[in-house]
Amino acid sequence: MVRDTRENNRSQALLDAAAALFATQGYAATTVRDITAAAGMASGSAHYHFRTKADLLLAVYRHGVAAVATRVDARLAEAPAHPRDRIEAALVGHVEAVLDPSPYARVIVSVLPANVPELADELRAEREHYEDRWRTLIEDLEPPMNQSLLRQFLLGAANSTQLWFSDGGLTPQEIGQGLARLLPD
Amino acid sequence: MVRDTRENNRSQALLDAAAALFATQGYAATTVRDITAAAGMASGSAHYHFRTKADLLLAVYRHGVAAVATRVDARLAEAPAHPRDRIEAALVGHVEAVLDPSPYARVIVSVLPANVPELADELRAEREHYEDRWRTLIEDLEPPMNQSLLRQFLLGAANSTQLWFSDGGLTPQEIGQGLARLLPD
DNA sequence: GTCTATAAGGCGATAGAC
DNA sequence: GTCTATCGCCTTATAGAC
Repeated sequence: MVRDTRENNRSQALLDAAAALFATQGYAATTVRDITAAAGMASGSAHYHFRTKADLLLAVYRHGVAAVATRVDARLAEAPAHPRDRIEAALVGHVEAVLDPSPYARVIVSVLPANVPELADELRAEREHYEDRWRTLIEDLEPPMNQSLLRQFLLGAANSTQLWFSDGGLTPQEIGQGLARLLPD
Repeated sequence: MVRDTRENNRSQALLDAAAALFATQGYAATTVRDITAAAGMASGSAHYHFRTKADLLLAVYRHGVAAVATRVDARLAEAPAHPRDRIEAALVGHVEAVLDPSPYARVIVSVLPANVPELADELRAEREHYEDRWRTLIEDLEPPMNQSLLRQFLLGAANSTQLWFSDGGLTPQEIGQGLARLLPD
């Protein structure tokens, strides 16, 4: 856990502002000036906390992956032991995270690794580590189809919710449960 | 069909170069200078064919949606009448299109409408029009779940193939068929 | 730690020659 | 139609005052 010293406070304000802007505008369209202005700082001050704009994205992206992982693990902790129930719980957690008003998890959908060449490998590695738990969940299901195909389909569908979700319709929970109904028996 | 006059030839070269760059780098990270250099032109010359960079994206995006629609319709034309078979055919066509080496269709995955505010409404409208045929396909299936949820899941999963597909693994056809196996009976 | 000022260069778009 | 040259603005990142 990050201690809330005065210094971390300002780093945190930068991270929050960067996450919100990266999530809604993407990485390339967001400037360091946008971020510092949103955090109430002068543009030169960001570089004391983060050497480059890419460093800021990497930190935000890591927070985002961690936010999804934390939420999924919390759902899994209270899920029944049945493989199908566990995947449903994980799907609900994942969808909740990428639809959360807090912008960190949204960045992992709105910033595509391939579009940031200098960080692509590191961003993909962060994702991979999170996706490991999905490999296990799906192994336990013993589905009658290619397992990595099923994993990619579920994560792709779950991530896409962010592109069409609107308040007032289905809840994140209902969406996650609806996706789980596509699971093979 | 666009006639291949000398003038269209140069517009086409710009569109091809723009599509390739938007597909791999995204919109904001691609410069007009990148595009004209790839098309073998001087940077000032692009503006004779397209007034702004945004106009170029809109033209590329429309080609991309049309490319997906054409491929899906071709698959549907030779598909059996059964609703489930028709959705499988459409899924194969859609996955083939977004994995095609020709970059136009890939742009609709790598450029998110929300990340281009000045064109977001128009890009979404292009997508919507294409997605209408999916509404019909899924109505005919009479699935035991929310129909628009199923539509978004299938399209989200199909589009995501572009983010993890690698040559040498499964073919686009196998991926489309695998996705169809998740359809409810 | 944050500021102001600025270096050094890239951006989209335009003007006018050819 | 395409070129060269350039306008006016914005970019990331740095330097040095406070």
